[in-house]
Amino acid sequence: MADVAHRANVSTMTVSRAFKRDASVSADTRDRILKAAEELGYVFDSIAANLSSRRSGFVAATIPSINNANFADTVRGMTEGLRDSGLEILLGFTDYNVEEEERLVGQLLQRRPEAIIVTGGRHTPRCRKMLTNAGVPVVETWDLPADPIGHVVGFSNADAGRLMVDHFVKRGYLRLGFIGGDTSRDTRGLDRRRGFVAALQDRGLDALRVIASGVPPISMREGAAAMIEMISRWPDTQAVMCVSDLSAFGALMECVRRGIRVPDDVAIAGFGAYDLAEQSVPSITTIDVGAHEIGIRVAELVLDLLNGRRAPDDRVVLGMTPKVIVRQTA
Amino acid sequence: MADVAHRANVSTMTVSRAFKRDASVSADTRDRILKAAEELGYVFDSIAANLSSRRSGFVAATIPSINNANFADTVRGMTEGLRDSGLEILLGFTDYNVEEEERLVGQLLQRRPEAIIVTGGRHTPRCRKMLTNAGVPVVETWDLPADPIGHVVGFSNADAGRLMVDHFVKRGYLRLGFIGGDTSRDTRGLDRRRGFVAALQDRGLDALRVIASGVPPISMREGAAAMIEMISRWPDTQAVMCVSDLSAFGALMECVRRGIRVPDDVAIAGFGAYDLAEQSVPSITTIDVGAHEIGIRVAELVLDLLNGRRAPDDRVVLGMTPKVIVRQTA
DNA sequence: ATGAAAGCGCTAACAC
DNA sequence: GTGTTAGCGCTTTCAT
Repeated sequence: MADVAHRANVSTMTVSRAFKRDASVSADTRDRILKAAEELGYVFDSIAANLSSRRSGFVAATIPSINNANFADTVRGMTEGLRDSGLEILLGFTDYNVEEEERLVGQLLQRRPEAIIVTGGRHTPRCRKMLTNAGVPVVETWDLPADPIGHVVGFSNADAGRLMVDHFVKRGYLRLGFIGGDTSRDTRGLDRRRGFVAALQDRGLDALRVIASGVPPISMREGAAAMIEMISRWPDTQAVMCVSDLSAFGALMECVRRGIRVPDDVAIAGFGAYDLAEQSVPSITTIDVGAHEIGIRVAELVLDLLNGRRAPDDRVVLGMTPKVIVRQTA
Repeated sequence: MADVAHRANVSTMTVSRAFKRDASVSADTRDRILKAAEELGYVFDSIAANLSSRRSGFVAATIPSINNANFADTVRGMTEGLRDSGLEILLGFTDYNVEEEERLVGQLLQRRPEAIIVTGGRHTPRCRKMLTNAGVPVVETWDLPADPIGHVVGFSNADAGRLMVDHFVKRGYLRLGFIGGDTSRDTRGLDRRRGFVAALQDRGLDALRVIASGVPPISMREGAAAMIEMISRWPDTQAVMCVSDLSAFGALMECVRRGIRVPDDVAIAGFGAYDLAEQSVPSITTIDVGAHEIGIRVAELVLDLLNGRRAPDDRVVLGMTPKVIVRQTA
């Protein structure tokens, strides 16, 4: 920067200003500086700028997996919402694992993000503490935690499970099953199952048809295997909710392979409103949680908080409403 | 850090060492320091460490889109490969747009990555220049550029297109079509089309059945629409390659909806070896390019380069071989 | 194994 | 609109 300043006959401070958007530098001087920088092959050093200004210029976000269209949609929403703010997103993947999340959050906070966004409302005690003391806005998403750390933009996964029971019952299905993963890693998937089972019990329906198999996130293949197990253990099952559209698609394809008619012999529903569920033949009944909109709302919230348009101490809990999208499989 | 040092009765330098892995600090002193840090709620500041040590601790990577299972697999491979190196991945999305890539690369380089990985081998002149002058290892992936900037871990997209023509012809299909996007944004998809068309011409086959519709990456829905166009314009088409498994699935589902038998009436193939192609009924013939392995190899290469196990000036061009996975649709 | 001194390359704060 | 001064919070380097 000193070299550029010298070549343009100004001080480093003026060079610094010339590289900012709205700084007060005359057009003439700025042009001279940018030309000098170009000639010297100068590349601005954000790290030094960050240290000096005590602003890192990024927002940290953790998502369970990069390979999931739902979280990808949320990240896309955040990216769009933050586009013109000068903030970048520093992304980390927890692999559906709260211990990994703890490690990741520790790492991310060392990079001094201006806000931190986490997927889910359950964390290790140490992780909670780190987030609480982070000194920057914290947003939990994809959940509606009972005791939020900071702000929330999410929905109730249990309600999503209940909602599908309502839909099934309305259609006259009474012997209902649920397919999901077999560990406690995917806490949101677990919440959907809990809501599903609770709704069954509330209505006095059997709540035994639950297949837990495979490490979350369960895939198409595991959905197919679970469907086989479901219909062999409980051949009278009328409708099955799967923890995601991917497993629902796997279950559906298994039925197609075996000549089991969907929904005539058994109805199937998924979760997440993936493109796949819409394009599949038959199309898959699912639940839309507004993944993309979550991202947009999170970005808005973060910007409002950072720009002081919203006071840091007014806790925002933005609850979205999951909606059943009725299609052919149920 | 000074506060921690004071509380632990050491100098800041010793605190600094205590926070590194392999630094020479006595176990006793280290414990005392970590305890003091914990009590004070001290969080190490990576930004300052980065500035001082002139090492940012991350590798920058650009991918066209976060919502794509293929690139997600590559990123997963890189993440796994870099896990124990202390390097993090700073991810940017180009939206299949070389202008956006140029902007993004400019941003990323200001954060002083220790290496930069870009998807694809075509860039704006300015972008090429930035990468060339970056002073850190550059790896181009998912392509086999004629004139690489630095290192390459990829494959020939044109060969992938040719490969599918070979397969179609071997199966006796001679009236062949291609479905892809309608702009030049997805240069890799375009290369696959070029390879496909060139292979047709080499064999003296008609090369007119090409549908270009929709902004890349084309979706399931656009694949379906393109399939309708294909069979209405050229009803005698025997086999169609789609630019990706997603559009192939859309095309396939459209055929199912219309009672067109696949592959008896028309054969379909995709690209990318998505899970979807395997689980779909009928299962989709596709091309596997080893997306996950690309990520692993890139990570290995970057680590070798940064650790000096490989000289910076020996240009690595690692060509992977796309393979046809024969399934039911073709 | 530990410490002292001197920066890393920028920007805040204030001056003019 | 531009310049001067004094750091930001670490690590490098060289001692001991």
